Amino acid sequence: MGRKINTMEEFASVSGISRPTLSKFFNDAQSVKKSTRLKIEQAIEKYDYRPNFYAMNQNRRKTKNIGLVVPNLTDPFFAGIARKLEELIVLSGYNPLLLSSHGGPELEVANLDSLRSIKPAGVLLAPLGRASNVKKLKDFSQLVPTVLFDANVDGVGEAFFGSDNHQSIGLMVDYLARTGEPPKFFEMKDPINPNAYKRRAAYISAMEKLGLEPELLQVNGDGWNFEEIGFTSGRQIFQNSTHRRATILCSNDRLAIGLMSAAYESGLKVGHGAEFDLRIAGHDDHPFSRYTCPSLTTISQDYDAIGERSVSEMLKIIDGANGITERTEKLFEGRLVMRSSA
Amino acid sequence: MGRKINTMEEFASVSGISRPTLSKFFNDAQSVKKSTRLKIEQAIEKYDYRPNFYAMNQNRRKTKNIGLVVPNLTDPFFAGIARKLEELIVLSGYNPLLLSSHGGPELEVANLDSLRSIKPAGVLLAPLGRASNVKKLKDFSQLVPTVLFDANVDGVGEAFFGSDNHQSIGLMVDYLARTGEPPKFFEMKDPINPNAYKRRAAYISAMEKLGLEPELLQVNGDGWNFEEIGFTSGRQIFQNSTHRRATILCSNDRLAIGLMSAAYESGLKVGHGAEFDLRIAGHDDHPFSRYTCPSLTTISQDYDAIGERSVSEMLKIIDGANGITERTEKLFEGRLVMRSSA
DNA sequence: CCTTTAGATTTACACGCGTAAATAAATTAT
DNA sequence: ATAATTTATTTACGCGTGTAAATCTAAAGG
Repeated sequence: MGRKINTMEEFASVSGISRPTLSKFFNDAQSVKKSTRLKIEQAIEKYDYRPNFYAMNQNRRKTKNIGLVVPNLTDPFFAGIARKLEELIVLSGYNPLLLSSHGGPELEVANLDSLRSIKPAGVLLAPLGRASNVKKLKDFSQLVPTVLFDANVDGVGEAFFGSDNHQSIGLMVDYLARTGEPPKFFEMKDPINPNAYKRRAAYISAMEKLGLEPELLQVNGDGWNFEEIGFTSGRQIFQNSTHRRATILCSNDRLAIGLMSAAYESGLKVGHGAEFDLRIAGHDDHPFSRYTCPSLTTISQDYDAIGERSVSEMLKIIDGANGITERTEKLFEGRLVMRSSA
Repeated sequence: MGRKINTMEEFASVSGISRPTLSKFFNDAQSVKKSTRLKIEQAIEKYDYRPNFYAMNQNRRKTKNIGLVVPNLTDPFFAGIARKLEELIVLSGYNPLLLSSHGGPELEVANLDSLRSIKPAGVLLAPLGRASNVKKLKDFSQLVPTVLFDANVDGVGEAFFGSDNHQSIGLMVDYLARTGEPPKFFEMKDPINPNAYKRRAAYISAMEKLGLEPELLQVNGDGWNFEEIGFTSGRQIFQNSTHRRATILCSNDRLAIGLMSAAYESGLKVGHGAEFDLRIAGHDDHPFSRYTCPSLTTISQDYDAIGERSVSEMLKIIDGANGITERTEKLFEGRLVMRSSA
């Protein structure tokens, strides 16, 4: 086995491959002939060599790092997406760098800042939305290729992929109206997420299309602790008996989870059918929505599609002989998940 | 404002500070005199300079990076801990690098591998536990300072900080036995998490201490989808009516969440008091356990203490003039959180 | 005031790899 | 087989910083 190989120079001499060729290989394994590739791979196996990460990236025109910024990793929804994206990035031969903004715009900016110093090939960003420091985001996206997902911010990044809230909320309203009381819409008065505004608008338009009167249940509260907000304001709402026998569509599953908890405490039975007091539905198909009591009827976002499209677009931009292209935007349709709560 | 400053050399000439001094400053701001520190900080502000990350780390004996590896970021419990630790690491002047093993031992090894190439000052590792490739972990921990948290693996790392399962489960068993039917213990037959074994043993010993007969409800299933396992095996259990009017202590909250969902579907009312069919308790104070229906009685681990201690021990090791010290282990006590389910 | 000393500067080299240009070797096409 | 083409090698320099040693400067102490 011999001594430990520490530099590419040493590795070149023991493997019998010249250093520049090795350098090419480590930048892109496909760029060398198959026979030499195999020889190199065997030598790597044998000597357990890997190039110095820092020296390697110092003079590269483009690193192989892709930043991945989500608004809040504590939210299992984003954790799931992040996982999916990480997987796709690794499969493409890049290495992901996961950062969470923990709900704070300062941290979002700080994350982009620390990413800048890492000179990433590109960044996949799910922005905080309304809370975001738009100017800083825009500045950043001019310096490094940026693709937005989940939430859109006008003029930031070269592409956006997200869910078609209009379609999905329309679908849900339609379903709820066909199967019982038409839904009221439960949301925060000043939501942080731009999707929330789209969903509100989609709800109103869907109701009007059906000739029904929209009714918004707007509650106070800020921050990202949606369950708590749903719970506390739900308790207040349910003291008022006018909302019994109602159908409530929540702007997202986390609000719905809090609301269901409040309904339970208020002695209201949630579910669809004659023997229940209340129907509650959500949006996002949160990992836990399957296990609420009762299980939550919701909308599943097509995050496989969003993830794949985001990453493939990113790679296209990185390889980019494209020059100045239009900012692409695409919305993917959601799927109705009928469970017990509505 | 002038042109953009790109190198430390340029920054040295415009700031009037010599390059070696700047280098010292960027390595440790406290290592230069206060007056020069202020001058440098003003210049940084003015010229928006920051050193090249890669060039900077290439020749440093120790980088300022600390790896942070958790078994599964999709689990909000670990997401929360990771967040806490990230915060502490940043506060200490280091930058965290968060990696998730997504429940897989291969990925755990891969994570450590990619950390190795980054030459971190240290690594905080919550190992998968039984599934872990112990040899690789041990090899790794010999190369880079490693502190374990959450789950212990014999002989790996220079310290371990976790929860005192014996104490916490004892506390819970005591509480449950005093207030109703003595608890049965619900768990996976072959759990992946080493804590699960400790909790099982703790349950048995706590029951025996009270002169009660331990009863284990061991269910099949593997992987990390605890809610699903709790749910499907819960359904089977509740078809059998012998478990009605029982008290069930779950090995962790996620199993409990699944189990409560199964109880709900089976028409069993969970809660403490005469009018309820079943009591269910968990362990961990999972972020969602507050919002289950009914809210879940559980044990809250002292993760503030665990986090702070893990990071401070890490820093001590990094600064380390310590030489060969004993492997430190410390368990922190859990707190009983009495809610509605038991 | 001089001495001591912590801290800054000057100088110079090292780090491990990227990359370019010229050349040589291997492969493929004719 | 020879020419054309692709791929690898040789050589050499550059990247932006860390760091060591010697020297100089300024603050602190008496």
